[in-house]
Amino acid sequence: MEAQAYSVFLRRLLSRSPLGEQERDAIAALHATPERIAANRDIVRPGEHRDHACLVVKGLAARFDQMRDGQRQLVAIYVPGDMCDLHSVPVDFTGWGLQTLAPSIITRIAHTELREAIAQHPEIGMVFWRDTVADGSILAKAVANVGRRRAQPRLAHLLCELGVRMELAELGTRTAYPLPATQVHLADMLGLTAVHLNRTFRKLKPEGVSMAAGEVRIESWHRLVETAEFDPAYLLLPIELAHRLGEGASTA
Amino acid sequence: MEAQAYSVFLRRLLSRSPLGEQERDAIAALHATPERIAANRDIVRPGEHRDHACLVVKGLAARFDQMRDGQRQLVAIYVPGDMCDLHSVPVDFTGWGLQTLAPSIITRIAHTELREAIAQHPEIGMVFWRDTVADGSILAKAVANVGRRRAQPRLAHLLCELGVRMELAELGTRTAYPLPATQVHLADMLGLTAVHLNRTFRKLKPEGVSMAAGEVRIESWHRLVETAEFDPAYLLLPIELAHRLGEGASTA
DNA sequence: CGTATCTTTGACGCAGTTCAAGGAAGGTGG
DNA sequence: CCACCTTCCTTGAACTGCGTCAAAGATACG
Repeated sequence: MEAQAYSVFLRRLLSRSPLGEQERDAIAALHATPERIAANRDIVRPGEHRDHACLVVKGLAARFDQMRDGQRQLVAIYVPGDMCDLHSVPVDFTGWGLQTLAPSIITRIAHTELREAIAQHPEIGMVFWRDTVADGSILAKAVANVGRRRAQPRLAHLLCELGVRMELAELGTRTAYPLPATQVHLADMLGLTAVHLNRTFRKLKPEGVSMAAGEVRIESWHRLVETAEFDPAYLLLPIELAHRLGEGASTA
Repeated sequence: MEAQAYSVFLRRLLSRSPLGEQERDAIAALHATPERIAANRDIVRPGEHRDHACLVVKGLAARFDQMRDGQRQLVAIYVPGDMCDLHSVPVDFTGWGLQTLAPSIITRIAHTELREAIAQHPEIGMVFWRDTVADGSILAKAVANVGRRRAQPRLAHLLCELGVRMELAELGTRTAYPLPATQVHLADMLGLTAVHLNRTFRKLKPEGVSMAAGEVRIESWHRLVETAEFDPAYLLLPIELAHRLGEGASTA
């Protein structure tokens, strides 16, 4: 695995699990095939049979479900360091699709190699399982967010989550981070129409929230956390980390 | 583990993974503490530290997320045979809560024992991981269902899913199965109000769908599948099984 | 047999959708 | 470097699905 891919992936894993020398080496030794992919391309089509997993190295990807009329719901978003279909290791046929949102670099790793690494180092199996659980926890929160929050807090919650995740990925701070997605993408994540998302954004502007040129800027983290009822517990980060994140951001 | 718990749990696992003699024996040897719990009791409170997992033997349970005003969103529903917080094995602090919907029998199994079983039989680890992936896939579908479907198809989709899962659990057929939940519970699952859920139910009645005395009855499976745009692929069942389920039910 | 819980119905209001069109921004080729 | 074109953003006006409030029936349970 080349340096950049290894670095972002390891950072993601370490945010939830300690890892020994041997395990790190085993992960570094995985063969990866990086690929440059344009925005809005399908990486995995629903129903496909998979023999490798995908790691987002750069850019942005999403897992989606498609209605018969072509309408898409983006059910999960993946930032650099996320292995966006680690799921496919234990279940090699998919019920979901994956697409890029922005021009991205995606790296493929064969299931055979991943399974081999798990067989050699059982702890890696546990780390991957834990990663899947974190993914599920974020999905569960998304159900609640879409099911029980109005547009404004719903968008606020998404922006809070992405802030924390981007900060963990060291791509920015939670109050100023890159988000190379369109408003249509955000609407498809939140179960809203693009028109209404746009209006919702405008209502958040007085609160000091803006998105321009693919960059989110949040003036008052506390205010946004408040309107979102955001509690990072569901990200399943170890307590020290969660605590650090729970505190006010640079600009409180 | 006593016979009933073993039988329902094994059925669930086998629906997605083959299991050898040894692995079955290891699962049978787990120590379980069954407990009778009334309806609408919290089994796990959000944020709790866990040292054992819960298996639904009888009744109905749900994973929920709670808003600050007390409103709940039920993000996942668990039928007999489901290990409703297998997640807690790799991540022993919770971001979620669990509650019963109906009077239930819940069995507790210590994490130490589960981890031991995995260490002895790596295949069990893979089976559990696979189970977690299936759970996540159902969550992903729930996001799409709540985010992108109107009340009527949304309810239809839930009823289809529960039909298939109840049939797998051998508690009924997909067109006639027990559902010991109130309309308020269903509304909390679907991100609707109880009032609107009730009206939606009435609109489905002409299509031959009814719920009375805790029993769902579906006259035309095909019609319901059609209005729900239901495709069972996301349940991640092996192809033979999925195929059998894909066909028309007893009453087509 | 009485009380608590659950279901059903009506009237009204609003958040979010739909349809439609104008404006900004960014990329490409001449 | 400008003209053009595509994609994305923004705004307005009218419509509607679902929420809210309120109250009356039904059902189950002790």
